[in-house]
Amino acid sequence: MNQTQLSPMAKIWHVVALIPEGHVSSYGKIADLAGLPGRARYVSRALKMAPDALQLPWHRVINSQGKIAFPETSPHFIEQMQKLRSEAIEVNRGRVKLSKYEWQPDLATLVFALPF
DNA sequence: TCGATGACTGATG
DNA sequence: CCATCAGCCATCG
Repeated sequence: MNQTQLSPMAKIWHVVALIPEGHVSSYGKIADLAGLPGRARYVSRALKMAPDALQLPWHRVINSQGKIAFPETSPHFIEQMQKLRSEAIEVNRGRVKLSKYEWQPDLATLVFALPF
């Protein structure tokens, strides 16, 4: 159909929406999957701009070191940690064990789930 | 156009 | 494992 190109930001939202409950991914990885390599920082911006109505699982996105990106003192940090724990993800000092929780998307799933 | 900024990263010590 | 640092890149004033 004559669908104009999805904005880079929309692509990021689509990918984030696919992260399964109980799993996490990183800014850089989301950028890659969205076809925007090297734009990890843009992913953080896209999440900040995302409309609440989208109900994105933003809390499942952490940095490449497996840590929550917000400072430990911020309300955001607390909220993200609680949301992660609420889906059985262990978080210690803002850190998540990637070897145990990192999302491993398979190509087939992505190809059929993403509109681009 | 320039410099600062940030929910980032990978390399390095 | 932690801290630092240069590189990164869209956005903003």
